[in-house]
This record gives sequence, C-alpha cells and structure tokens, in this order.
Amino acid sequence: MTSTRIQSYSEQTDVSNEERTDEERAPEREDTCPECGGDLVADSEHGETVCGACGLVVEEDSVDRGPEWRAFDAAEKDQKSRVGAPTTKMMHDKGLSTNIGWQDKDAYGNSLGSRQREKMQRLRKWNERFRTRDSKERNLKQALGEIDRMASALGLPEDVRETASVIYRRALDEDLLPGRSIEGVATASLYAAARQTGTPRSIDEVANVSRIDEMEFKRTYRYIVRELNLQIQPADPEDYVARFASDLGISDESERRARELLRNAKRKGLHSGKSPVGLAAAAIYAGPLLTNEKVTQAEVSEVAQVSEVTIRNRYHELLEADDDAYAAA
DNA sequence: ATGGTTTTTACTGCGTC
DNA sequence: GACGCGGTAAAAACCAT
Repeated sequence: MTSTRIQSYSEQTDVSNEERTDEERAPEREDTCPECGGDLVADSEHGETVCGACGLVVEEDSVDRGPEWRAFDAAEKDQKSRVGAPTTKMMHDKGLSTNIGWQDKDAYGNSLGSRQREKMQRLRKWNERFRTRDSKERNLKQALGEIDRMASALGLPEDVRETASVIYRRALDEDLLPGRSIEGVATASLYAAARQTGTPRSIDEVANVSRIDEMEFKRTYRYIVRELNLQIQPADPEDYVARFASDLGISDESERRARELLRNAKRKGLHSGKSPVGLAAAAIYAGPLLTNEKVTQAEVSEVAQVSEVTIRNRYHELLEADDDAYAAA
C-alpha cells in the first residue's frame, strides 16, 4: 500500500517543463586554484578541471563520470538515459539536499546583520528553486521510464507513450502529484493515453504490469481524469477484438463476425452501461460459434480477463440483437 | 453513506465425448 | 468421469446521488 510519495513544495518555479533544454552539466566540484586562488570548475565535457578565474587547467580528475552518450534536447535525454532517480521514500532526495535554516542565526546562535539576513533570504529562495526544479525533473524521468516499461510490456505503440507522457507532464505542471505515487500517476496516464488513442488495455492488464495495486490505480485514474478534464469516451469494444482474436488464434472470418455482432449491438444501444471488455469477450466467443470454430468460454475468459458468466450473459444478448437485425432486414 | 446496476464467485445439473 | 455449457443465488464492485 505504501509506495513512493512526492513531497509537496510550497515554492515552485515558474519554469515550464518544456523549455528545459539547456545543458545540464553544471559545475560538479569546487576547489581553489593553486595559482590564483579562484574557484575550480570541473569541465566533464573535456575531462579537465579548470580554474574559473584564470583558466588554468588542473589535470586532476580526468575520468569522465558522465554518461557516454550525448543528448541534444530534453526528450532525447529522457530516452537515452538508462538511469532513473533512485528509489525514494517520502522525499525525492531522501532529505539529502541542502536545507538552509530559517532562523537568521549563525552557527553560534548569534543573530545576523541585516545584510547577511538579506543574503540568506536570497540563498534560501534560489536553493529552493533549484531543488524543486530538480525534483520535478527526476520525478519526470522516473515516471517516463515507468511509462516506457509498462507500455512495452503491454505492447503499446510509440504514440501512446507520447500521449501518456504529455498527460503526465500536465499532471506534474498542475501539481496533482503531491500525495500520490509517481507510479500511480504514470500508470493512470498510460491507461488514459491508451484509451484516448484507441488502443485500450483493460484495467486488469494495465494493473498487472504496474507496480501499484489496482485500487490505487483506479483511484488515481479517476482523479487525474477529473482534474485534467480529460475527454475520454467509453472504450469501444471493437478495439479489443483484434488483440483477443490473435491471442486465441481465431480465423479472420470469425473475427469479422464478432465485429458485426458488436456493431449491431452498438446500434441498438445494447452496450450502454456494460463493460466494453465483457462485450468484446462475448463477441470473440460468439463469432467463432457462428462459423463453427471451436473456442471455449474458459479460453476467452482467460485472455480477456472476464468471467465466463459475463461472457454468457453478453453473448446471449449479442445473438438476440443479431436475430432482430436479420428479422428487420 | 446508500441504492441500483453490473460483474464475479461458487455451485449445480445436463449432455456429450 | 471429464469437459463444455447454462443457469442461479449471493457477494463484491462500481457508480451516481
């Protein structure tokens, strides 16, 4: 039940996620230059350590600890990066980041002068800005990795992942994450994206590849749909047909019949209120029945993750609707 | 919280191979 | 006797109110 939570931060940067394409190899280490006493800056690009003031190259740390790949924009970086944020509990940085105390006291407990106070105020502000920026970035990276993993486990195409990441970014931008797990929102985003792009996966399927449990997943899904005003129409049963059919190795003819049944049912409004997956499962069972192909309810139930009872109920309705259609014609 | 609807679970009887 | 199938009742899950 307990999974990763995102800490809420009061002060947020107004930098939007999209425009973070700048080079993020900030100076990694600081020391003082033996010549001029200026600050040393690690230039990992060239594997050198140089003095920021006089430019003296100090051949000290020539091992490039950075990644071996290059990225030219944020998206590419997300894609190439093989590392994510470390698994975190409660706080993205495990509380390791710098915190500047709010009391305007020095290390000995003496009050600071007004100049110093002002300075600390500024430092606090910027420290906080960088930290939240960082946290969002890591957050996003981890989420995208998660989305990618689940998407490939579900065999979802690229455009779904992109849609999912867009949804996730929106959730992040609108501060919907505090109090929710990254995995949860990532899972929900993916599920929503899959439905929006007409390649739906059932809740069970998605839940199976997600690290969070089903309850939380559904809760989170409802939440982000509501908060982001996502327009998601009920899944079309027909969208499931192709996948179920191929999973069961059903003939094209049977699959075609299944689709017909569904279209008929839809025209009659038979599908409203019923679960699309159940309908699809029923059709995938009834289709082969009409072409004398053998498929058992148990098999369909297995691949569609729908109970046999539901399949029975639905497919009766489907056939009835079909008869009526023939009678009317 | 509640009530109505849908789905699932569990069990039973029937026919067939 | 195992299997596929149909039906039923009760429980659980879902959804709008």
